Amino acid sequence: MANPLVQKLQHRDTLSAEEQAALEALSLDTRSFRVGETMVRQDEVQDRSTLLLEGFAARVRSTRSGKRQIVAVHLTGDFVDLHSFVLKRIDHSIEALTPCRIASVPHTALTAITERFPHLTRLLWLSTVIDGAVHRAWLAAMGSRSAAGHLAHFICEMFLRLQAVAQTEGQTMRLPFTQTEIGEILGLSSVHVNRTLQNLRAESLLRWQDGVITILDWAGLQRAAEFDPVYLSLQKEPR
Amino acid sequence: MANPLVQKLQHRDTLSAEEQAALEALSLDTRSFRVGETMVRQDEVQDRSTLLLEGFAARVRSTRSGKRQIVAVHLTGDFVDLHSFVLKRIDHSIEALTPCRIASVPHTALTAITERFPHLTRLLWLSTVIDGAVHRAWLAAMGSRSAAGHLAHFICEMFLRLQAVAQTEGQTMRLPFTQTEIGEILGLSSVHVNRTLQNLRAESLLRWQDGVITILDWAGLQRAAEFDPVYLSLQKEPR
DNA sequence: CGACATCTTGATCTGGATCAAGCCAGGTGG
DNA sequence: CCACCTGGCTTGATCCAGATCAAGATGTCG
Repeated sequence: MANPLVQKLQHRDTLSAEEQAALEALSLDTRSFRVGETMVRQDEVQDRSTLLLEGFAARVRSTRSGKRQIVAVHLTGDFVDLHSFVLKRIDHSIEALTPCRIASVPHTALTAITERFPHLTRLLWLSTVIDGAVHRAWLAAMGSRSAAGHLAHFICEMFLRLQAVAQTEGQTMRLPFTQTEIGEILGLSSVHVNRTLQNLRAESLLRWQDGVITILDWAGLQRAAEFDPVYLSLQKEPR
Repeated sequence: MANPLVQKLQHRDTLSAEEQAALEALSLDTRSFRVGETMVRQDEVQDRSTLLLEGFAARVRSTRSGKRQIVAVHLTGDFVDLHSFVLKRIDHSIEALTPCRIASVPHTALTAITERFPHLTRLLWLSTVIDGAVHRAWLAAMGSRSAAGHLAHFICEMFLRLQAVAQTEGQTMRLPFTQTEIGEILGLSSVHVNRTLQNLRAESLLRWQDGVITILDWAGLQRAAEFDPVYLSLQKEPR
């Protein structure tokens, strides 16, 4: 099976054979996590980064007062904490939302890439920058949209991101999150997530059963979300 | 006068003489903008990035429905849209909140740096990654704090960031934003910003007059904000 | 079978939005 | 020099989206 990171980067620019080989060589040391397990702990200094090969993971910021905010959701092919390569100390923890398989990549290997493959370095840099673009889209959605718009926006985003790694089938995707988790993503209570979801269902925009979402009306959902996919950078450009 | 970008990066790691020279060479083509002017326009393909030499700038995402959300605030020394170097197409516009002086850096010059200075490349990468960390702190503040906590958090952040480029005096800083702009940053109405501000004043946490803020009780403000500065990475580490 | 998590529904409360006015300072033009 | 206008700040009144509290319903797993 093709390395999902290679697959993902190929959406954004063309990789040479040597660059692909260099990436493949990163994914040797694999590990697994169960649901709810913490993969990386907040505020600790890191010397490795986590490449998600399978499953869903979340980046969670928790305050002393116990409030949890999910600041990012990651899926197959995402280099979840590539930013820790330059950041060293990380401002959130990473938790498995579903069973996860990862490759653990030592920062020394990444440093070696930056010394030998400038173009590949720019593409890895790009991944962290796209994470930032997603953060901004979330900020805009959280700051200026209604609960329904915000939820719709999240669903649109997840659909396109899953599609890019071939994890959708037609208009259907598996999104096995609890409504409490959705609440932690959107900054809403789980009760309100439930009711908002029912509204979207009532407007025949989507079906959501047992963690499987079917989008019934993409145009309508996109309109409700004011969703504009440019920020996901799903286009090839020379970088 | 020292290049403010050099000054800023020196907070995070040590720069060699050649690296400093390479950065100085970037800041040749300078321009000025007046209050309210758009420096970079949403969705256009970029071939230059903007280094802010003086003034305050905001990254603004606007939806078709006219709602504005400020997703980042930048100050002296910030490489405002360095991310456009790898992203090419940018998901927000950049506007001058005060009169601004900038250096406009062609992406070709940055590509040259990535080919010749791997360590400096990692430090530039770091700047974009810190932007992401700030986005996450904002997400957490917006999603899980009250208006007062969120506002206090923003003030704490701005204070430390301004301090890092020597733009504070004792407990005082110039933050010449209107309450409407603060509202666009926090996702609140300007009316509510006004009232929230009065609460912070009433609790003797700060003074705010004519765009000059004096922090009267840093510990109290930090507590109200649940502010933890790690995410700003104001420490030297080998990167 | 019981225990626990998740989803659902109802009732009530509240933080912040919205609408509307008045106030003040600075800038402009006659 | 004054009249006016504009943009920002402030205050009051009312409204509503979403929080919180509470309790069932459903499902799953040991």
